[in-house]
Amino acid sequence: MYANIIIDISHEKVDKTFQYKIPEAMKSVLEEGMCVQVPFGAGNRLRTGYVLERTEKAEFPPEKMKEIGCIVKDGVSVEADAVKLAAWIKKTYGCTMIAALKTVLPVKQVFKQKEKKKIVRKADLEVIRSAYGEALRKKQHAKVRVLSELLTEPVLPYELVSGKLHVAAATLKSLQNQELIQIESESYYRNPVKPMDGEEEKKTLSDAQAHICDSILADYTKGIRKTYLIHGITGSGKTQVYLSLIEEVIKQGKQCIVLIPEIALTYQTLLRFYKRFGDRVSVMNSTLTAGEKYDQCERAKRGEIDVIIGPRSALFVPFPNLGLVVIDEEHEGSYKSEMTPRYHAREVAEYLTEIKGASLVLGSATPSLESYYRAKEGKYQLFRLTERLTGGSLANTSVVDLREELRSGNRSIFSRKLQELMEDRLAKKEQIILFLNRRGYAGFISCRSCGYVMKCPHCDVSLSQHKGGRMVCHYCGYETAQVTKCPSCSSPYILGFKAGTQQIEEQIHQRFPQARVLRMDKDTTKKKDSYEEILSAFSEEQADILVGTQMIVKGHDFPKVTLVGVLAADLSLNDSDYRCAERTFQLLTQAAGRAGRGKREGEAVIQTYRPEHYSVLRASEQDYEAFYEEEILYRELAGYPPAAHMLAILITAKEERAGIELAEQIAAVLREQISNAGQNTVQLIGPAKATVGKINDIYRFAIYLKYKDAEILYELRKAVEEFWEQAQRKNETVQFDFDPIDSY
DNA sequence: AGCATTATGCGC
DNA sequence: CGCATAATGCTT
Repeated sequence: MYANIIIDISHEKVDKTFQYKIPEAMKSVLEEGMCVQVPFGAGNRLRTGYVLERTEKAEFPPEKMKEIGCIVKDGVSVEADAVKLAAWIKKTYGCTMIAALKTVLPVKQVFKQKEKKKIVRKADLEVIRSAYGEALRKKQHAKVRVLSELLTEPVLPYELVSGKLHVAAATLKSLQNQELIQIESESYYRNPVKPMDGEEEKKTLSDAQAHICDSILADYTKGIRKTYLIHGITGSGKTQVYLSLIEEVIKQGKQCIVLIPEIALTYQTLLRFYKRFGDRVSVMNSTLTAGEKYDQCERAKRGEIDVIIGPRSALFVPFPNLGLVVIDEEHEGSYKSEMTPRYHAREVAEYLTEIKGASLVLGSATPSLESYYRAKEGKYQLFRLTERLTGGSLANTSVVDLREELRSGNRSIFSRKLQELMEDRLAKKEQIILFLNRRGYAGFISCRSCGYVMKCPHCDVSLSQHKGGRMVCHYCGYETAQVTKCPSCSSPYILGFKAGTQQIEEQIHQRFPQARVLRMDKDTTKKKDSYEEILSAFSEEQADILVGTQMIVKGHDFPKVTLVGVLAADLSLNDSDYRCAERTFQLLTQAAGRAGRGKREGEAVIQTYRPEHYSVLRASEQDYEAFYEEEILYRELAGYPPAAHMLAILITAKEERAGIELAEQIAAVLREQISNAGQNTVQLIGPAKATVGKINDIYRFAIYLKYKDAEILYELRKAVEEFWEQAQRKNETVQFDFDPIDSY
């Protein structure tokens, strides 16, 4: 038995694993992620290291291998926690330790400090002069160069000394040891948060808000750490609760992490935090340069920051004394990583707060089934905020049956009811938001006479129609000119089918020529900051109507909006995965929540082909509880999370045949394991071609496993990993997704 | 990082 | 050649 150990992960030169023998006595207790002392280097000095992996394989001559010295109990350094976290991620989501470490230590590379170093004369001129003489005698030229400069100048910029004078750091160190000079540095950090100003908002909380704060803080002072779920309707002031909690936790000398969906990290959000905590707040996000990220981590480590705001990766900011993690909009899909390891930030946060002794606060207007389920089980403590702070009432919501519209001869994308209301609002100079479910609504091109659909030659998806007569693949970016006749039957009637946001914009122009329209989708927000620009233009009333996809229903507060139209609510219901009802409910609820945030009453119109569907109905009634009860019943019956666990295995292959073969082999391994262990209630689905069977000329296959007990699924995964390791295949890959949120 | 080994520079 | 220092390499 050997252990792969990484020595002091902060240094690049020893940034690899070293193998040590595990002493007999340690065999039963040593775990991955543990902190150990090992003899290292020539002097066999004991150094701290972390166990990345236990293995049978010796990758180094065992006779030359040393033994682990001892296990460090409660190694509490930032690194130890990070490695522990990585080990947990590996175990839970199924990936290599390296991949896990890379996500947990996002900026391992050390970046040159942005700093101004200077060399300051510390001793008297006399002493310098004699040292200068001595150096001359000893022919210590480097020293001579520095000392001669110091005779005339008391302070030298570091760049001059190391650059022009070619003096090595060691020489300066020696001079410093002789107490002739002092190296001072005014290092400064790249700070992505520019100073802002603005009035600090009032801190008085409503009774409901105060109750939540007091309860959580009472627990906190008692030393109780657990997870809280705040179910608060849109506009009920969850952020103020977070702010108050954070303030108190900071007072106790701890730090906080605030997670928000990437898209919601807007200037306004940041501003609210900045006003309260000043430059003790910082942000983490994907637009920061590596150097900026590194500096944020350094500042955090040194305790120069109290609060970090960012998307899921902000969880890994190395705070020495983490006290609280807040996850806003906790139901958001973007908390689940799309790259291996496919971790879920909420679950990682749960583990992280556990090992760090911190509290976790989740907040949402439409909690994920997972969180609500846990709250019902008593694992999370549930709080409710049921009133809007502004006093505005929830939108008056109506559902329009699009089939009915069609029957009565209305073939427009706007129902009569919606048209009526739009006219009314335009006349009253109030604002309108039109929301379109993007998924499955890409505007594919098909032949009206034979039904042929234009597909991407590299991916298993249909091409979408774009402006300017182009056809584009949304998966790989393939683009080509639109065809004028059907490649299959030569009919000229090959046309774009359903409209995307672009076409809706055109339709509005036709029907309401006087209306000023802003459009927000992937195309119009490609440029950095364009997202913010569009939103602020709309809130400054430079437009009457905002058309867009998911991104417009989140977070933003537009008091002048009194009408929200959801153009085709059930499009997300046609997705093939088990979460589509939940997603639809969330989207509709959030969309309806956009209306009537000001004084005037708001109205929401949900257009759908399936007005009877419970996710549509419950959303229109704004009844989360009822939706939950229906949805959880379905999950329990079908064995889906959170009632059970699910493991997706995604196989990719360059050759279709090889992929099928491999997928079959893996399924066989799994079936054998399942019957051997007598776990016949584990459901195995597949292998089957993935929903998108080909992306970028790589074929994709999927296998699903469903079972109540996660540990069993981990074991099955392990069997696949072992099989995979000895299979030694080059042109295929296997990826795991534990409790996936999208289907493959 | 430390520590050791090797290479380089320079006075004699 | 001898010394001092700089550069390079290795650690399981």
